Amino acid sequence: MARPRSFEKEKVLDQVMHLFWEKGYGATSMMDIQGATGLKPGSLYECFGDKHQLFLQSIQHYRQNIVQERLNKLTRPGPARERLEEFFNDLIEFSLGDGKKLGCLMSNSAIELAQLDPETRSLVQDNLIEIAQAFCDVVQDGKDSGQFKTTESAENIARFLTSTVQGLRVMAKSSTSEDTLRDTARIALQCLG
Amino acid sequence: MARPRSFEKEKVLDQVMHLFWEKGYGATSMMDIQGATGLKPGSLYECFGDKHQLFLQSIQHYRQNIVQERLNKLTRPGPARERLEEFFNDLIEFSLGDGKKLGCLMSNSAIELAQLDPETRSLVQDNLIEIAQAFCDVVQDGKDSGQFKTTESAENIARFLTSTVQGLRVMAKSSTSEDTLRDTARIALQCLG
DNA sequence: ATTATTTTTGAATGATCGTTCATTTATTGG
DNA sequence: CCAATAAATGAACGATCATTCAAAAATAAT
Repeated sequence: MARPRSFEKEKVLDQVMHLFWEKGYGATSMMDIQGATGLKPGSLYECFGDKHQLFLQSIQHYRQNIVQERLNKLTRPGPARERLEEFFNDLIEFSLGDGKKLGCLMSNSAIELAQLDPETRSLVQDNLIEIAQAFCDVVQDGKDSGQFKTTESAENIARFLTSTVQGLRVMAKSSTSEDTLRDTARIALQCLG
Repeated sequence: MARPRSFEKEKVLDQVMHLFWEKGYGATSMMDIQGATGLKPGSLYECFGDKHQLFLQSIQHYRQNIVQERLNKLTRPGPARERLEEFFNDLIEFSLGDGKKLGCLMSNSAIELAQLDPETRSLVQDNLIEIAQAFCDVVQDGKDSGQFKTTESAENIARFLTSTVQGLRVMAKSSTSEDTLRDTARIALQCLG
């Protein structure tokens, strides 16, 4: 019926997500976004709405892609302890490699915007709950199979591990060495018993 | 020899620090700062330099006052375990009370600016090292007195606890309940053995 | 009181911010 | 081939940003 869109929405969202991931919300200008995507303001506003809406869509895109892929390490088959160890190994490897100094877009957003923007806060909270739930499942699995001897509830262990992930990401942002991060993760997992 | 300054530098620095603490670097404008301090731009620039220099002085003020006072909980006399427990109790109490949703200015700055600004990164790193050193001392104390049974080095435990602090602060920013934070801190301290 | 020195003032600057919109371009249905 | 419709364009907007600076005010030394 009319002229079709000349760009892929998901691809653009991915570019914008990486921009927000690198520089945060405030430091990323619409001009930066125009430069990275090659789109003019009119196209961006017509397709995504204003900057704030574009940001919300970007962090949802992050959840559905980046976070989900990471959580798959936890939910796949195998011994519970190995799944947890691999999860943290992957996290550390990414934090110091490809994702050097990026941190996590969700926790970055929590710190920059959670108290100023209820919509961001809500999405960040949902994300933390989802992570804790994934931890909870694998910890319960390990407890059921007798692999973990801890007397703590799976819920408490899961919340502790969720906090550990956030701590590791902040540490990684501040140029902490790989050894330090690995030792930290190893000690955290001792809570499993 | 001439007209004296009509404001106390440290008092102004304290006001500015709280502003950056609340809203972050990017979201705090010089106009906000003028409003909060009652000073005109000329006075601010003459006394502190530009916004970036003012920010660096603010986070140093934070370290020398806020962080130092918190670390005093660790270095004062008493059983090592009690000192650690009180440190985390105070941290959680503050995170949900007076400092509701503020988080830690140092870790907030780490996330917002560490990869963009080498000077901020350096100050944040120094701060983390200082915290880890304080933890290290009290953990070594507990190990020497036979109170802690862990076979891990005091350095490793200290780094783990430093990461735990960062994790708790991110969680607190995202509206995590007091019970969750307390359980998390309790489980973390089990690493002491 | 006068002069020298420093601070305070507040208007003004140019840059950049997010955003809008009339115009042009491209595609589809008839 | 011709409307009809939606997308792409890019100049332009007002607001706000960090910052500057000449003029005015206030103090200290003489």
